[in-house]
Amino acid sequence: MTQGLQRLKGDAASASARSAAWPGRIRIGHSPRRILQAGDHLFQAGEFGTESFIVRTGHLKSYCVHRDGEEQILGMHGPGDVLGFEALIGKPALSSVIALEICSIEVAELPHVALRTNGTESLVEGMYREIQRFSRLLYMDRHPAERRLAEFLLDFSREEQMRGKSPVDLTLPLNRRDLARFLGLAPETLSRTFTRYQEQGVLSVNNRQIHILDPAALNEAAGE
Amino acid sequence: MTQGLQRLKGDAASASARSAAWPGRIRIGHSPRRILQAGDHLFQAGEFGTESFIVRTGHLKSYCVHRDGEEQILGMHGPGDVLGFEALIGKPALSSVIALEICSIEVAELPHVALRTNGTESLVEGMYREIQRFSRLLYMDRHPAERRLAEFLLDFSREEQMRGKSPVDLTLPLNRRDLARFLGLAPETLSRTFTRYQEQGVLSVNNRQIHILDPAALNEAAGE
DNA sequence: CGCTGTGTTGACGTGTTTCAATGCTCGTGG
DNA sequence: CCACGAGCATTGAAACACGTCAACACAGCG
Repeated sequence: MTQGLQRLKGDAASASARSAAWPGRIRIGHSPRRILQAGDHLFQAGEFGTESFIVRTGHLKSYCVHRDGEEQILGMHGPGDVLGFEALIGKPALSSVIALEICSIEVAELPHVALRTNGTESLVEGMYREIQRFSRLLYMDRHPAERRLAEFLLDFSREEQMRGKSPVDLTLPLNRRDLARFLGLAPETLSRTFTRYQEQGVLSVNNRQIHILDPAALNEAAGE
Repeated sequence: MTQGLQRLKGDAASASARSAAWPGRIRIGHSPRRILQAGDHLFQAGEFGTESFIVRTGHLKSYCVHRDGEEQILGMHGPGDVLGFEALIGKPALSSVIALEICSIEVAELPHVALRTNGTESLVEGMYREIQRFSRLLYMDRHPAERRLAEFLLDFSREEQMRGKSPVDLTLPLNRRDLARFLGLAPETLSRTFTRYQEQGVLSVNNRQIHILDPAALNEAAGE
């Protein structure tokens, strides 16, 4: 989601519909759904999944833990995002995905044959966007904290707007620690950056409630 | 975005016409090749390509320049690597790719139909690896310089070994400036890191000629 | 020979991390 | 209803790594 929007055209979703019996399944229309509570995993890194997913409501984060135990936040995902394309090519998941709040997830149990159908377009496009997203993350990572935060907030703002929400009145799905890890900062640095923006009248910050008071200044800080 | 889809359909149509005689696989041996001199571009970011490529000999680098003019090195590519998968989905290339030395490139003028064939696997797998690679880059970017260099050298060493070359006697395809940019460091910092390793007897450095004297120490520095 | 590009080395400033302490929020149980 | 504790967020001070600026070394090459 954040600078990610791996959004589908809906073809892939409808391509599924052959459902296995598993607990918690809910059928709306023809697509099976899964409800996740905050803290539930959609899948874990290394797992060989058989299904891909589309987020319907709620937010999730993807992350992976490295040999040294460090946890890396790779992305936030909201309504419309596609997750778990690795299942389509029989590869282990590259990251773990966990719900940050109550989520409704549409299951796209794509048969391997999906590779030969229209569903592919979405698959390859989804991967394309993922690469785009990482490239952007990499770019962000090489800028000072103020800019990183500015870019993140603007991205998030844009996405919220596209989802019909307010672009200036944000509720972050991540807590400080996770957001810091996502941006590649120490939590303290992130906190200081928030307060600096607040002192400058650019933001109004209250825990995860962020108001963008001066979008122009944010754009400026993000390098246009 | 809509343009992309339209284009995709167009490609599919024209492709299926000429692909009657083309059985899905990417054929090795019969495929057209392209020779690149050092400094030649294979393609540029933003271009809508119609072909994908496989490196046969030589090394290339992929990079992109951002709005602010900063150049970001995204990767090095050697024999066996697949490039330009964006062409398959009618998307603009995400990065520019330029030859670092004389290269022989196999052209895989993939019809859109290739998506339905075995040939796809290598390309989707290539994208999968690309995501994996970026994920790793991101991870590297958040570690101190010594560790970044250690990880890079070990990665490169492994790749050279897989290609049948010596794993301890390396010739870097990148100059200092590019390598620094690849690792997200200032050239000076990279240089200092090299000399520090040299003083410790871990490496023997002579411009782009690197000898790994103490692999264990490098592994240690890379966090195992 | 002097030029230009590239790599190295030193001194310095600064943004970020780290460590430690304090405040805040919220859920739990008395 | 309030008190308490646990986790989260903030703040401050000090150490550090890295980037920047500048000078210099060394190569290839006109």
